[in-house]
Amino acid sequence: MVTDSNLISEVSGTGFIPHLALDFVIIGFHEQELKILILEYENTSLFALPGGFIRMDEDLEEAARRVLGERTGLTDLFLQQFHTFGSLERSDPESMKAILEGKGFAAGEHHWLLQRFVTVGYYALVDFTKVSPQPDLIADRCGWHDYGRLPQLMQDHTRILQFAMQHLRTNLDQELLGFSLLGEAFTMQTLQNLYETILGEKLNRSSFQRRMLQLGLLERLEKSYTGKAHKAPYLYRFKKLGIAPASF
Amino acid sequence: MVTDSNLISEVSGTGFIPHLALDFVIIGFHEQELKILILEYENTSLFALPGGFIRMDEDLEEAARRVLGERTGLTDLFLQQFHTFGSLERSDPESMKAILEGKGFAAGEHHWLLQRFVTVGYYALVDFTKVSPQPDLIADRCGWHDYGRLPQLMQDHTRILQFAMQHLRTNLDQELLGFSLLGEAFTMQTLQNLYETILGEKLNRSSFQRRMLQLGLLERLEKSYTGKAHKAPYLYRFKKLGIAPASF
DNA sequence: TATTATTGTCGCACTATGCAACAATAATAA
DNA sequence: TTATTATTGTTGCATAGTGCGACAATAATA
Repeated sequence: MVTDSNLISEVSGTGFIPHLALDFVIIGFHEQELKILILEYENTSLFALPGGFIRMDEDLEEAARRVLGERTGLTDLFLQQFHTFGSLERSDPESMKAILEGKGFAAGEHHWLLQRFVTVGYYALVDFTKVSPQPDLIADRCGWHDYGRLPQLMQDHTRILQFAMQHLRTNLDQELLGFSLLGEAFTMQTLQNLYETILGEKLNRSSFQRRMLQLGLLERLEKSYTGKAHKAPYLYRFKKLGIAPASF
Repeated sequence: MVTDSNLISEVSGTGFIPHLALDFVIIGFHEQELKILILEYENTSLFALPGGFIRMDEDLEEAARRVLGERTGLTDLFLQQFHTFGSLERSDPESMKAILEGKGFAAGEHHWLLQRFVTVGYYALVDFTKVSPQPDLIADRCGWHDYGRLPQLMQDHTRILQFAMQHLRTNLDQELLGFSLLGEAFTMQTLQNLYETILGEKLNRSSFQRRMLQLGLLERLEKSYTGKAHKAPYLYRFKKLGIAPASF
């Protein structure tokens, strides 16, 4: 949905709150690996977290959902604000200027993107298979990278990413319900793998299973016959908790 | 430290990041009550959380410490960023205009303070007895209010305050070391009262004492003879943990 | 010296969790 | 058909944390 007016305003800054940005750590899970959505600027070989700006007439949260939608093609995602970053060392006008000029935009000394920015950090948990990554107007590519093998990111984006992961780790149980990281149905082993990947440590199988089941958030479905020579695991999904569960 | 240039810039907005503010929930504890530092605007009878702005050449965190210092007279306080608020409904230009005009400032339609603001929320835990509250340039008073009997606050400041309290409740144990809420030395009962006040629930005395001592963060000092007809309690203080404690 | 109120501590029950063991079972091999 | 193999669901046991009640210690007063 890139219109001319979008293009003009994103590059000129018209209609956006100046000096204030959004940055996103968009997290997926695929083949036992955490994946992070990263932008690439071809001419400079720079990598960055997806980001965006807030329109003057737009709620912060609304802006976050809009930008997230623009990068992933998805709406209604689990989205969590975790920290706002405002160090002066954040800005890196040289790199930004190179990126802009590489894309053919005139980047005078006072181009609005070259100014100092404070940025509000969000992370999103998404279903890897449902996302269709879209670069923004000044990026050349937008794609998944393995969390364990990320390229060096521009500015303080690595720090932002680490903050996000730390926040996610400490809130993992509370945010279980927002887990869009897995498909509709999954086995206990897949869930445990996800936990272990996020936490960065091995968990005990029986304890993990017991704890997950005791939370009362999982619904057991049919068995999943994988064709392997052993007992077939059950599939689970997260219960849709409309209202508080009846106590009888 | 109010200089003319301060006054001019705070009222005109010169040198500050536009549309971006800081708001503070400054929390004290005195006579078994949580206290919140609140600003009052005389002519409008409006109440507000202390706030401030970020200079263009100043780190976000640095700005927060500067503003906090201006309101409390203290530096080196425990300061925690907890959320950034950016709803469009935040702004309330009518009230702000009335406040400015009441203080004799010309508040044209486009005065910078009347514009839309996103605000970064911080809370600080302070030693009630050490703070000397100072109003800012457009407030008439700055003083402590009981948490249980707060006046209605302008804009979304009540919501900001509730976010801060919720964050504090869920992170109480982790933030124990930053506790400047109590004086240098305190009894276990005082600490428990503080916990109960923040959490809003009664705790079991012996369990609480055991848990606090097991954390290994408290140092037992001499007894405190209160003059009452019963056993005298020990005083405690938080250990200064320079480096990780030796394991031998 | 007895009384009173509060404190520091301990024991017991209950819960949560790490760890190991065991039976169940889906596919394959004999 | 039967044995084998790998993985799963479940249970038992040891350990740690916590709610709750009880008890001795003790500072001031009667």
